Amino acid sequence: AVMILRSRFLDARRKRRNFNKQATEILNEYFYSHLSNPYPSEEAKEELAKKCGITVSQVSNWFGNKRIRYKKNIGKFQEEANIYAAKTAVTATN
Amino acid sequence: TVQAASVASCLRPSLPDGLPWGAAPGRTRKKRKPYTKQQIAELENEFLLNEFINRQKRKELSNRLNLSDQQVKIWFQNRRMKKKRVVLREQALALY
DNA sequence: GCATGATAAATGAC
DNA sequence: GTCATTTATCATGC
Repeated sequence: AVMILRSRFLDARRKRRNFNKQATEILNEYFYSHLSNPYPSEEAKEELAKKCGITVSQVSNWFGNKRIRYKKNIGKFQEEANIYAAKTAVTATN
Repeated sequence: TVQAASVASCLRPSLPDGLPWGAAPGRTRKKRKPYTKQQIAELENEFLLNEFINRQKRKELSNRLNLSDQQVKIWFQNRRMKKKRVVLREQALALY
């Protein structure tokens, strides 16, 4: 009984919170600007984690989910891809 | 101009060329199949006794739970990784 | 009702 | 063996 409660406490799915908008912006910018190889190195993960205010594991989870869900339905992310592609294009010209 | 071309390429996100970074896995991947609570219960019980299982006990367990011995082997590997995650999380939580 | 983050099976690099 | 992944599933947010 105690073990069950303990395991449920340690299961982070039961206290999941969405990331704030700024963190999602940063992650998406990196993803779509590295669409040909969206696999950040350990150092890049640490930097992203610091800038987003989340853990490295959460960064890995986000990219894992993003890669599979993007690949599985590219059309659904078309609009999103256009937005961040234009955003990176603007920053490149500035 | 070169810059305009660069911008234009950036504005073209959905490419037919852009990605085989998730391409052919060669062989077909086995679909993930969640284990039953009873299977997990027995596996957890054995994990408490020893985190590294013998071939002998692995044969017994796999036969009794209707799992392949490789599935049992993989389960123990993943279980050790899970324990490491939990320990690191508890440490991080204990700091505050 | 799906979107999203985390976890559970399964694979492969090393 | 570890460990970063892929994939399906789970639990939650809204």
